[in-house]
Amino acid sequence: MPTIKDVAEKAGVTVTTVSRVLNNRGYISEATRKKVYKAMEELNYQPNELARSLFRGKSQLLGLIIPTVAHPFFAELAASIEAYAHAKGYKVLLCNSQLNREKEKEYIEMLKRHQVAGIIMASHTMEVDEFAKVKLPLVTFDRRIGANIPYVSSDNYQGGQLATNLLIDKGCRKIAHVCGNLSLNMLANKRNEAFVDTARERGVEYYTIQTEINVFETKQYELLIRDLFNEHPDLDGIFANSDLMAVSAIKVCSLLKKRIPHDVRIVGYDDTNIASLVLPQITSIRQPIEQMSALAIDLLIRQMNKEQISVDNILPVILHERETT
Amino acid sequence: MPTIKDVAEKAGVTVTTVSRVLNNRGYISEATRKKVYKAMEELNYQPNELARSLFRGKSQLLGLIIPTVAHPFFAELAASIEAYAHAKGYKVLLCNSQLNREKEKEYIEMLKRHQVAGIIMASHTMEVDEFAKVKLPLVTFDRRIGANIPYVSSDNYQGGQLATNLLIDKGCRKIAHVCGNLSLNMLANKRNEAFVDTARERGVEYYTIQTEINVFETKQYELLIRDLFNEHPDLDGIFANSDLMAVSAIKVCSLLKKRIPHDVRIVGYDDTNIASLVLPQITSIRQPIEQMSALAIDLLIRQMNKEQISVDNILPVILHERETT
DNA sequence: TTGTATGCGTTATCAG
DNA sequence: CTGATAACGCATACAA
Repeated sequence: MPTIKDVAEKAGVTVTTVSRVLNNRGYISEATRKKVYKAMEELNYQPNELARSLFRGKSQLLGLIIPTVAHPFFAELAASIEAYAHAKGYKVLLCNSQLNREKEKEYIEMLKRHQVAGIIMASHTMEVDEFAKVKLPLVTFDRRIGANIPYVSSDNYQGGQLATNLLIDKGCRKIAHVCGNLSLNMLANKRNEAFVDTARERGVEYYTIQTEINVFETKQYELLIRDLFNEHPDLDGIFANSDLMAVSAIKVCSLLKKRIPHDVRIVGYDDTNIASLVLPQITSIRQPIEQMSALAIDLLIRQMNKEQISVDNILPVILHERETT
Repeated sequence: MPTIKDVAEKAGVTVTTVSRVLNNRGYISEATRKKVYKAMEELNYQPNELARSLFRGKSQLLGLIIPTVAHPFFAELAASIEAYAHAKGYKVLLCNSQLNREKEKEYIEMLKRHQVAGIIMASHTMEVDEFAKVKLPLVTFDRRIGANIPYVSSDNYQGGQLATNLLIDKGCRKIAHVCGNLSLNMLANKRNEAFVDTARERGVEYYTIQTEINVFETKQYELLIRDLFNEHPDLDGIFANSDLMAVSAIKVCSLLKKRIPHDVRIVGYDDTNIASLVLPQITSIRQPIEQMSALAIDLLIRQMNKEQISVDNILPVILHERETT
C-alpha cells in the first residue's frame, strides 16, 4: 500500500503538501495540486484511516449493538442505520449481543478500544449504572437509561393502545398480549401497560404472556400460544409483540382450526416486510424505522459536536390494518 | 481515555514494560506484572486498537459486503459470520451494496482505507478484473471470480436438481423456475442450469422467469408470478430461488384459488427461518449457512497467514420437505 | 528483567 | 505558497 510519503516523493513535494491537497486546507497552487493528484492517481493511493483516526483521537466507526441481526426487525433497523451512517461518512460495526449482558459489556469495551465515534445500543440487559461508564456518544433504542443518555423510540404506549382498541372495536372480548420479558425494563413494556389499561377501561378480559429472553425462538412462541389457547379456548384476540410472534399465532390458530379473523383476531408489531408478505396479511403497528435510524445517527453526531440534544425522542407509530383483524 | 503512558506512570515503570505485560512478551517479574495490572485496573485502561493496528499495518476488522441485510438470507448469513468472526477476534464492518456496482467499489475502497484484514464479498455486480485490484485477503460468496480468489458456495447445481426432481416426482408436468438475474454471473445460476437439464431430461415442460436486480421487491415477485400464471394457467410447479419468492408464490396461488400442494407445488430456497414459519410451511433447499460462514472466516485467516487454500469450496445442500410439495 | 529510541501514516503547528 | 517537525498510542529492536 502506498503511503502519503510515496505520493510526496513521486510528486516532488513533501508530505505536508500532499496532506494539504488531501484535506483541502491552506493555499496550494494549482500546479502542485495537479501534480499531487496525478501522483495519487498513478499510485492508486488510499489514505490510511487508521493513521488519520489515531491522530484525531477517534475513528469514523459507529458501533451498533442489537440482539441479533437475524431478527427481521433488527435486520431492517441495521440496514437503515447503515444507510444513514454511510450517508454521513460513518461505517457500522455490527454487534450481536444475543441479549446477553456479558456480551453487551464485552462489545462496548471492544468498541471503545476501537475508538468508535459513537454507539447505538438496541440491546438492553445491562444495568443502568454500567452505561455511565461508557463516556462515549451513545444513543439507546427503546430504553430510557437516565437523564443524560438520549434514546430513540417509537410511541410504545400509543402502539399498545392502537392494537388493543382495534381488537376490542372489532368485537374481541377476551384478549392476550404476547410480549417479551417485562423485567428487562425496556420502553416496549409500555405496550403492555397500554394493553392492560385499555382492556381494563373497556371492561374486557385480558391476559399477559411473557416469552423467555431467547431472541428468535419461534418454536417457543408457538408452544406458548398453544398453551394459551389450551387454558383459554375462547380467547378471541391476540396482540403480538412482533410480526414474528403474530406469524406464530396464525400458525397455531390454523392448527387449532380457528379462523382468522373470524374466530381470533391478531395484531402484530413492527410492520416488517414479513407482515405484508404472509397470508393472511398481518395487521401491524409500524415503527418508523427509517426516521428512527436517521434520528439516532443525528443524535450521535450532535453529541460529537457537543450540541444540545433532547433525551426523549419518541416518534409516532402507525396502525396498518390488514387481514388478521 | 487513559493511554499506556498513564498506566506506566501510575505503575512506576516505562511504557515498554506495560506493553510487555499487555502482550505477554518477554520476561517480566511477577511483582511488576502485578503493579501494572493494578494500574490498568485502576485507570480502567483499554489499549487503543487504532494505534495497535497502525503499527502492525492492519486492523482486526473484516468487511462484509452483501446486497442488503434486510433480506432474511443475508441477515442470517451476517449474524452467522459475525459470530464466527467474533470467535476469532475479528469485528465485522457491515456494507449494504444494494447490488450496485459503484457502491461495491466504493465500499471496497473504504475497507482498504480502514486497513481491514479481509473482505467477504457476497454481492456481485462488479467486473471480474476489478477484483484483481483488491490485493487483500478476499473470499467470495457464491461467485467464482478466477483461479486466485477462493469462494464459498453451496452446491447450487445439486440444489436445482433436488428441487426440480422433487417437483417432477410429485407429479408436476409444467414447471417454472423463478430466479434472479442470470446475467449477474453468480454460481446461483447453476440452479437454473440444473432446472433446465433436469426438466429436459425428464421430459417436462419448463419456463424460466428472471426477476430484476432489485433486491427485496416482494411486490415485483408477486406481479411476475401472477403474469406467469396468466400465461400458463396450468402451471403446476414452481421452483423459487428464495423463500421470500416462495412466499410470494404462495400468496399469488392463494389469490388465484390454487391449492397448495394439490394444484401447485412450490419449492423454496435457503431454508431461512421464514420457511418453517409460514403456512403452508415451505419445502426448501437449505444452504448450510453456519458452515459456509465458518469456512469463509477460515479461508480469510488462512490467507492472512499465507497458507495454501483451495479456491473451490462447495458445501452440500439439504432438501427440507414440508407442506408446499 | 527493564529502559531508550524509533517508526507505523497522518495532521497540525510554526517557520520560511 | 511550501517545508520541517512534533505528536497521536503503541510495539519492537537494541541496550543496559
